[in-house]
Amino acid sequence: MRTDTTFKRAFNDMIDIIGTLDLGAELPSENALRTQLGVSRTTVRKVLAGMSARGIIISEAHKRIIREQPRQKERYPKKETLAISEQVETSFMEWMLRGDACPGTEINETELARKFGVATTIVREFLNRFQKYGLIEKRQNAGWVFKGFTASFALELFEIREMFEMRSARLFAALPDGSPVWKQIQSMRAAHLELLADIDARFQDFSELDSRFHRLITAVAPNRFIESFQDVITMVFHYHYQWNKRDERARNEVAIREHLALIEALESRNIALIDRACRLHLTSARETLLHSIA
Amino acid sequence: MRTDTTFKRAFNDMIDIIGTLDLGAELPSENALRTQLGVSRTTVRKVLAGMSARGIIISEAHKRIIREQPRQKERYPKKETLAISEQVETSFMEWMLRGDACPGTEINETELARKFGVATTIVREFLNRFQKYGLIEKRQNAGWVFKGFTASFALELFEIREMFEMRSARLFAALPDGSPVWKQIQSMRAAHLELLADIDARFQDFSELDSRFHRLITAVAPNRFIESFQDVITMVFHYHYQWNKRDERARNEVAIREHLALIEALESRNIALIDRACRLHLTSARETLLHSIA
DNA sequence: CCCCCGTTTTTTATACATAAGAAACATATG
DNA sequence: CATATGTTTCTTATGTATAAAAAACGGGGG
Repeated sequence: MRTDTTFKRAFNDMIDIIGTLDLGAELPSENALRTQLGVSRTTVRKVLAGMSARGIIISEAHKRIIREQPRQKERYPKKETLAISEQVETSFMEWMLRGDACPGTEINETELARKFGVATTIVREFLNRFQKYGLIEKRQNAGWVFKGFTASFALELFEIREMFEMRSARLFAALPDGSPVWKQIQSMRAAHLELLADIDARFQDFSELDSRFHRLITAVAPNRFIESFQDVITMVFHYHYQWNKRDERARNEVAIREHLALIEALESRNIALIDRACRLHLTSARETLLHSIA
Repeated sequence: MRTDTTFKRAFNDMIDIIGTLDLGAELPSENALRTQLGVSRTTVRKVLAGMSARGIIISEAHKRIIREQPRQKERYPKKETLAISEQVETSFMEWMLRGDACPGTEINETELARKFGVATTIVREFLNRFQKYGLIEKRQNAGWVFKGFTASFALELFEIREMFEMRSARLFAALPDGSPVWKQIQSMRAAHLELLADIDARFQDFSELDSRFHRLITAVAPNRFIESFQDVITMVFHYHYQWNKRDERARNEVAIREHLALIEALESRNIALIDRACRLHLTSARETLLHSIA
């Protein structure tokens, strides 16, 4: 009853690998492919069997030769490469952010399972994991309550975020000159400037850069609880702004400039400057989020 | 297949309720009992049926009379009143803290289920919830890795704890004189003094008082993420010290005195004093934990 | 002896089944 | 008609089943 999404994803990835090779070339060993694809050898063999069956490769004794380049239409559609649990996450977020749920709504496992067309087990597992985001709460022997994507959620989120980011930024600035992070922060600045130069076309790339930037700063003094909190932030921004595109370009441009200011402050090693730049950025991010919730 | 632990717990609680009433007295209505017992009316009726069957009460038309006081041995044993998921939690903690697991150990759902004598579903659900404590990590399509109850875990835990508690203590001190919390903190002080006076006999009561004290301070400015983190702390102390009783009395006495110092600092409203008392307490708690891990 | 591939065993992801418990509905009684 | 009990329906907690994926095992060739 398990779905074969791992296989399908690996199959698609294999198409890309073959694309980099010439006709008639020999494929790497199963073990090598296993590492490249990040799956077990069992799955590699299944993929290879599939490729053989389609005439893309020929399996000779102990080697596999590329016979023809796979067509793009052989790819499995994206949706079939997502585990059921991942699909449930998307469905749930959509349900939540589309506004089908207002604060206080009771969440019914059975009903969600029916609505999403999956087994209750999966919904249950998802809700248990999702609990850490602070948007739902469980009641003993009964269902869950949706607490709402509200202003107070945003405020509490940002209170913690501010504590964590200020802490990381200070530790960051205290690193010795020789540390490799100063190189990394410079390339980070370059990436920001590049994006800014082409902001009209590429403003949607910011979200990923944002996440990378904050993770770089946090990574200098790892703390599992802070990292876990970053997941919350990532989730919020990823999904929330996926359903709320208003002013996206302008919003991102402002954030990029704030990042640049923070980078400069970090390089100055001046605590007061850093605090100010950091707080400024977070305040503006918070206001933007609050604005979009209201 | 669901266990009837809810019923058994309610049954035991009902024995206590009947204990407060006289022979021949009439029991409260089903709805009233429902509220008192904190279960559904369905369960109340099942309990009443059980009491009838044992001759403890007599059900006449629309009323139930106490016929004889239930004997203590009618109680269900404690273990049967714990949901399977709760039992799994205990089993897992024991497995972990007894030292059967060293850092890096791979956790196998099937094996744990066999070892604990429960369904894999339950183990899976437990691990998913337990993830938030930062002690285990999931790997895609494979099992879990136990990261170890290590010194770095303790350090990371206390880094966050310090941020959160200092924040709450400062906000606490900023409350106006008229606020009811000042009354509450006074009775908190009284509770501490009482415990201290009888420390040799009651040192084990500290754990619960500790939790209540920290929650009182945190509660003045609620933040769901901080509250959720408190669960981590509670779990750590609850289970860890359950398996590590060394110096418990002395440890708790020191902590009580530190709490009293913090209470005094709070009442002084002097930020510098508060910071110092708070940090002192946390440092000592951290050292104690580190010491007991090594 | 180490890597490669074929085969077998074990584990995970997901579906489904069912008793216990909660909630909703219906009826009776003061 | 409001509140209490009797009855029915729906939901959750927990167990079992199974295909997919991972891991372990084993023989053969360089």
